[in-house]
Amino acid sequence: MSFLGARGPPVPSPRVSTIPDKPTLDGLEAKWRAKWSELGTYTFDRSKTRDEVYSIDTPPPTVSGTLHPGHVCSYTHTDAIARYQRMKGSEVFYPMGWDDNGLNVERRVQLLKAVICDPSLPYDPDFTPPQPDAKGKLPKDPVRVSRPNFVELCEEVVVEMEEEYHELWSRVGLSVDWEQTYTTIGPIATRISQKGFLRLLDQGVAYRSGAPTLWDVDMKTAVAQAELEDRELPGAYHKLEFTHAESGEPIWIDTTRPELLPSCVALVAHPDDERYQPLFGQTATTPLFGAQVPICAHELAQPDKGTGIAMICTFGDTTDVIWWRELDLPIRATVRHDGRLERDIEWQPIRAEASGDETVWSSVDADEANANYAELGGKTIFTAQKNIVELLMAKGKMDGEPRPITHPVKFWENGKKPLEIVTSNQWFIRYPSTDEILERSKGLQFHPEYMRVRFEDWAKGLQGDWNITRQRFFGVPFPIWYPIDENGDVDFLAPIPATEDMLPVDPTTVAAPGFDESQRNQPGGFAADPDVMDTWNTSSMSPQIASKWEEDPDLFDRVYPMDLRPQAHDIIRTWLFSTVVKGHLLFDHLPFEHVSISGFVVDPDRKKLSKSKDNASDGPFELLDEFGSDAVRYWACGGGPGRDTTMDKGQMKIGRRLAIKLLNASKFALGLGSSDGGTTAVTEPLDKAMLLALADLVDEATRVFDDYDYARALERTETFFWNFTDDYLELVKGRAYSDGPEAESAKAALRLALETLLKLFAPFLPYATEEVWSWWQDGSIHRSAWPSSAPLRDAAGGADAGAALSMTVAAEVLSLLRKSKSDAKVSMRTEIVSATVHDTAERLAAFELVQRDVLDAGKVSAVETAEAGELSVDVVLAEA
RNA sequence: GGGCGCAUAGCUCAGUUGGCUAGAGCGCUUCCCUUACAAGGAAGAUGUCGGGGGUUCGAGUCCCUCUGCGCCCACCA
Repeated sequence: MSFLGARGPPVPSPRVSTIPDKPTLDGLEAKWRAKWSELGTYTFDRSKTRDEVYSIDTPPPTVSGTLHPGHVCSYTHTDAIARYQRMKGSEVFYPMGWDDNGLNVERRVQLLKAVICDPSLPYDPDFTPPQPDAKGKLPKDPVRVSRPNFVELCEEVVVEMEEEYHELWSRVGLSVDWEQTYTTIGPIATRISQKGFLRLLDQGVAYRSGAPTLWDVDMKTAVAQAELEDRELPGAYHKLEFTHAESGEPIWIDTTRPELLPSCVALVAHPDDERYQPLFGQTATTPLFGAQVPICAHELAQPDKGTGIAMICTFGDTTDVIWWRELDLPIRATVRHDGRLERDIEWQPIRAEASGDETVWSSVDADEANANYAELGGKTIFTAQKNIVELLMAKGKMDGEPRPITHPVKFWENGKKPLEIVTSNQWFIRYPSTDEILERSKGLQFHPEYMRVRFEDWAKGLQGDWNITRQRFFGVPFPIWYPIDENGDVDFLAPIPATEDMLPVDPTTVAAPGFDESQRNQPGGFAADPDVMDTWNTSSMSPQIASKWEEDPDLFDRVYPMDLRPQAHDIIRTWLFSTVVKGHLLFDHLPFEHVSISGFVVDPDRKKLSKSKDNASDGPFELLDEFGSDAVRYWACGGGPGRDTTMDKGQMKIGRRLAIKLLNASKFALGLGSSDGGTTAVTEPLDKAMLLALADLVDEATRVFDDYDYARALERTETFFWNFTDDYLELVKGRAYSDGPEAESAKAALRLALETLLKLFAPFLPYATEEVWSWWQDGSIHRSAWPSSAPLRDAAGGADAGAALSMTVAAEVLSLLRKSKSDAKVSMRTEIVSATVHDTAERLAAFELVQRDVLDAGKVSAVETAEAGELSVDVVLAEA
């Protein structure tokens, strides 16, 4: 059965008897969830071809931490779009992924299972994690387990979490095809991720290199540029006395990192800085260590910071890396991967014939340098700073006390300690040029469009290539081994890649091609790459993973490239960017055409809702319990594309009211009984006017939905609906209860309007609309055709501007009649013995068309009209 | 420091290419059991459209500027 073509007029089925006496939202969720699942309402139909399919690159949520209302909000936006596209006739491919790859899960497992990964251990098939004691406490010291054991535990924990997420979203009514799920650590994702890596390696785009690397000394892993964040931290300027080698005059340097003084390789000032221009090209001697360092000029030096001349250390910050590279400086690395200072540094006297390390670690007074360095070697950065300040003070090389400041310090967004920059071997992906990326991204439609700027800004600000190596345990391993020479030294720059038929592969459990397991870690043998990939290196292939690239070519051809990438704005620089880059590098195309950006859920103070601040009553399940899914969805869909959504139970209350109103209004419209199979003509002006207005609504809702503005579609539909119930329904009630063609006109119009409104609401209120639909229609409303305005305009027949005006006048006169009763503090049922309507001739003519309906609704026995400049109504109320 | 966004009733928000007296709901006040709906209905009150300047016959809307808030980015001296 095809949903692509236009449908004929609705055929009311004779099932009116199933309308409940007291419609209620209670029980609808359980009922329809089961039904949808049983009937496969949202199951992807694989017979459809690419041009008939609308495919969605669903964000795989990180399955860790606590569920909060934000998890409901943005996924509901996408669901509204999915439901709209489905009704528009597309077969929607709407999968769900679980991001169980990465540090968050790793940490959670360490916490829940009291284990820690030690990749050097062999796999233990009989391992069981420590059990809680009588008090329910896990042992304080974690048990060390092998990587395969650790991964097994991760997968266990992840399955539990996935169940909770599935429960939440299924209840929220996401029209996901739950048969189409994937995980980012599963075999398919691992194979695709590794395969992508091998292809890039083959192209020379992925490469291994020793380079200065942003490093989290706490977690002991490399970190990519995209995962940085700045945090304001207290620090202090220390004013150090360097010596101008040529003159012996002091040169004062302000630094916040005095402990890096032994790593100092140069001084730098701005080329235009007249204070230091005479010194450029000359030499300075570092205090305490007597290193001879050049005095250089560079544009990035800021004359107004500190004394205007800075010391360059390898490496104190990312600017140091730029200076080091551009000024061609040597490396004096002192910070180790564990955040302590190197222990085995031996300063040498300066000798003309010196080479290698001796040149790097040379000093005008090697004995003093070594004595001073002895206070620092092996110490943490914190302690080293304390010690060196004491040394500097004792030797009179520091001017005054440290001057406290607050300054931004780079952190890994998941980290606890400031990042250091260390040199190590890492895997990189060479970025395309910025121009190439920008050109490629032009084909991407952003919703809202202004979010494109964030993507472009990031592309323009790229520094260096993408480091995809993480020194972690739980993740996609590199399909790589390294040869070990006869001396037992591993050559980390001569990788042995896996062949594609080996994938997915964990090199710590599988021998390298051409070797056998007995040669692992042996001289002349091989060693496994110990690291795992950056989680984004796998997530960046989510379109290919969900579409099962080279796993299920038939499916792939039907759904890829995808139509929509929905995601939040905070991961434009990571997920969106890396996905676009991967698509460009591996496939030479965009992996999706549209990207819809959602905001965050914020509290009324506009602060991002954080998990820690959540109190129990604001958890998503509690909200669903209290208000129901349709109500929570209503609230969520009030937040337009790209905008933050304010956490507001008031809106949920309104959403609930709307859903209930929909049930009751439907009960009324359908309870009038069926006219003769929908063939009755709509004849009355008021009915025609209503249908015309509805046709306009359909056109607008369709237009804004096509532009991904679900929020506006909902708002317009809702506004129409409340006017529909407050005015139109009240106006036609009397006529509809009567007999004759006028009554049949009302009934026909009501049914047509009801069918249309239900469909317009269906993407937002899937439960209530489906319930009402089942009272009188076959099949699921969510597989029915999105309304079009043409049949409504046809049904409205020759309705014109005058008819449209009649609707307005009717509503206004009715309002005044009600007001007269309200002012008199009498019941709305009170009869109006006579009424005189004053208005302009044109409006009175319009009133004439609908007069009967207005009189019925207002319980007016007799009416007169009189021309006047504006509308007013005089009434005589019946005695109480 | 740069970029983007936001600022309309006590609250949450509409207000499309400038165009009648700026709207809705919540909350508030008053009234009403009325045969779709009391988890309801009707009526009412509520605004220097963040401040200032400009363009225009006309500005919530366009331009400039300032302020506040949020997010993103940026070179830790």
